Amino acid sequence: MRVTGDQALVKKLNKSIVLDTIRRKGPLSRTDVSERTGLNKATVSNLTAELLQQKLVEETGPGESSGGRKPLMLLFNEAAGCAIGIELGVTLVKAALTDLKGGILLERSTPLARHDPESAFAAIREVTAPLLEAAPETPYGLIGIGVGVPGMVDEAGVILYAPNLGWEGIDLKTRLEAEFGVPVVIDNEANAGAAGEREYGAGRHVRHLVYVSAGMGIGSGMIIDGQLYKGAWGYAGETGHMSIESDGRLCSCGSRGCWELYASERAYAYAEASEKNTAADDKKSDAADQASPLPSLTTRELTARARGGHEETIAMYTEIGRRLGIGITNLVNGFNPEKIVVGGPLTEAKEWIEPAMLEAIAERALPYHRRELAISFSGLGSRSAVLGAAHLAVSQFLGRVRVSL
Amino acid sequence: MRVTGDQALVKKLNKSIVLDTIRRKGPLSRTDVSERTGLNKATVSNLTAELLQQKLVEETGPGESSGGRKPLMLLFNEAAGCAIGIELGVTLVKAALTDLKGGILLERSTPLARHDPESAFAAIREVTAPLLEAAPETPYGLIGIGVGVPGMVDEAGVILYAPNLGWEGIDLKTRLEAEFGVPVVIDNEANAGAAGEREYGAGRHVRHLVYVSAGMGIGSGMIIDGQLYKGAWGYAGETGHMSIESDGRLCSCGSRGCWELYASERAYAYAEASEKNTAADDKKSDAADQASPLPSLTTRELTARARGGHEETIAMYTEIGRRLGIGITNLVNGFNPEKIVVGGPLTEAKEWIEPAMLEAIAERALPYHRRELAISFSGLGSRSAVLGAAHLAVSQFLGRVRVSL
DNA sequence: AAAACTTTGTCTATTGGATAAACTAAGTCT
DNA sequence: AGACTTAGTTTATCCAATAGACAAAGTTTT
Repeated sequence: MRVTGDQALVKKLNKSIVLDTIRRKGPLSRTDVSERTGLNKATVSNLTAELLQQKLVEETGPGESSGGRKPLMLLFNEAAGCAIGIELGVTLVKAALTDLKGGILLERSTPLARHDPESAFAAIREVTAPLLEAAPETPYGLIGIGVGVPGMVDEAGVILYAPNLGWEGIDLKTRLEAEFGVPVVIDNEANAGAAGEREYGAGRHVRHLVYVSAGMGIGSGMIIDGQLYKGAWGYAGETGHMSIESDGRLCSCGSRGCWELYASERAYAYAEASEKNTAADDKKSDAADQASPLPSLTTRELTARARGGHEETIAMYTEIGRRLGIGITNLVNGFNPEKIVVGGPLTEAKEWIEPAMLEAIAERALPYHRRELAISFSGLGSRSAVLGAAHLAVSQFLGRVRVSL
Repeated sequence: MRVTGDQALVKKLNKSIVLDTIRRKGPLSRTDVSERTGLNKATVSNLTAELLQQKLVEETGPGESSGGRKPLMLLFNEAAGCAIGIELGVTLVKAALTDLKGGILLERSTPLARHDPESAFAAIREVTAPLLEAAPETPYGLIGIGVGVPGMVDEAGVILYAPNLGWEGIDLKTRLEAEFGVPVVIDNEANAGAAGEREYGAGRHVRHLVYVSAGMGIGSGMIIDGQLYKGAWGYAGETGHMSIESDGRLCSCGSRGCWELYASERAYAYAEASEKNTAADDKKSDAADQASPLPSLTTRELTARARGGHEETIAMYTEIGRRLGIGITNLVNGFNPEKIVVGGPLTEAKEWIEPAMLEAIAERALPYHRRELAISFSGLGSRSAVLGAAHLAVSQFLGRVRVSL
């Protein structure tokens, strides 16, 4: 959006700076805010007065004196409204009611048996109904709904392509806005997860973050300079289809050697096939002839086996970890993020995956990256995407102005 | 850099908008600028008056009347100063003196025989001397020097690691600023190339661009939202070390299957090895035991062979093209750029590379990317990096303020 | 050729937000 | 009790953008 400068912009920018400072670093006095931001004390006072009136900020009483008058501490009022975050999974729809700081007030989930849009809408209604009912009386009420979906989403909130749901061109945003009467943000599940981890999880205060979500596929959410990067048309982050074997396993996307065939739950299918057919080479087994076969066992079942000491399963997870590390190294070398956060259902097997993954990265990443890169697993567990989706709604509600010189 | 809003910022922003509009869309009347930018006529008049005084803009006389008073046309004054762009290659140092619009006033180059820093400085002195002498009398004189180097550069302009030169931790910026007494910008060669293509070449008006530079290695310059993306510590874009064969050829970086071993001039070495040892598998040949062997033949020699109809060479280029396409697909799936521009010395073999490359991308990229993605070869030929480097200096000189809501 | 209209660019008064500095309020230290 | 500190507000000033009036310089109509 093209913007020119005027006083209104200045005010919006500074107000956003003040609110953000209080939100992230609070409780703070007006003087603290002035010193941290470089804004004049009077400016901070004026803007704070408006934020107080808007109920976005509260005075929580006097703080400690440092040899003079006691400061009046300011705190972000997370109870000024609430948001709903939804993760529309392939088998499960999860939703959480949160305050403006990502605190969970209530959670619900329901299995998703059928994948037609109407069944999904019904599931969404089902999980959100108790949340809507439980929503407390607040100045702003429900400020919006965020949804993370397993597919590519364009800038208008239309789900362009969600192979695991069999959806193409579903205008979820318009539909939900009509139904709930509040602003709705739709984004990819990995993007939502990235937003969640960056705001409330393992990626706090990180400017350049890549969140890798591994489940029945792999998706990445990339945060560049504190903002979700969505690419030219909103479908950045399809790293699951990065080829790590030029002439490897055939993928349903039409390509070969896609990362997710080796480092997501999809890899189980190939392990199953080679177990049935131990002597045979990968390329000769049934699985290899078929594009992206689906596994018959779940992560829950396989981690149970691994815990029981089943060697083949442990070896399989070691290999998945190694392949995860190989793909992550590719992302690191290309992107130079400050931190990588790994999340998604596959992380239940973290115990067996992590060592091999870290080893692969340590061996393969360029030395300068290796030295400064931080890697961790999700800090929010299975809630990354729901919390991130809720945050997307909050973030849109609060607004944000950014200037770069 | 943290910025708060005040009137000075507003003015800087609007002035930058006006200058940019005139620079890109000129000649324009004040009214045109007002309409295009949304700024008030009076504001445009005031800012224009300052730009005229600063000699950055010129009045070029009356334009066509459209039924009223004739407009006074405004044009960016590219002759207000000049810049020098330098490409420090492994075997060649190139430099160009340009005006503020990237017009080349004079070019020089000199071979680089030895790689120690002092030899490189001497070469830089040698190529720039005639340019400095030829620099015309202008209001601002030489406004700065930009340098593209084959390695990783941090934010302070220190060359952290340039394997092909054997450099580590060379503070080129400070050194050159002391020598020339003007601001110096140092960046990776691929980043400079990306800037050049985006400003003056095949990537004009593209918001999200990836420039792939293929020569003795592969590097990428990524432009996100019109700005070079440098990653957390400035070393984004090392895509040459993206693994496209998890357990493939051993690379000097310590990893395996790095893209540049298959799709840059380095691939020649493996072709040479397998020619000597036709029956042997890649993994058993000499070349495979050694990390990143260097080829004995140059692109010039090999393209001559290919032109002569030498089948093995043509097959090799076809394979290089296919591998280029595989890596580019990975970038496309992850980044979703609007356009990919391929440049660098390897593009001399475009004729044999391009079909296989395009075919691989068409087969392998996700359908939604495929549909909208534009791919082209460098529009500036071997001048991408020099012109880009010069532009980096110009861009820093002119300054730029950006606001996003 | 005069009158009416159009377009360009400047001038003027107004608005609104940031700021420095003075000031008031409310504490601590000796 | 008096001196000193720190927090937050008030006041006068500055400055850039803006709308709208206006002057300048053209074209079109009568």
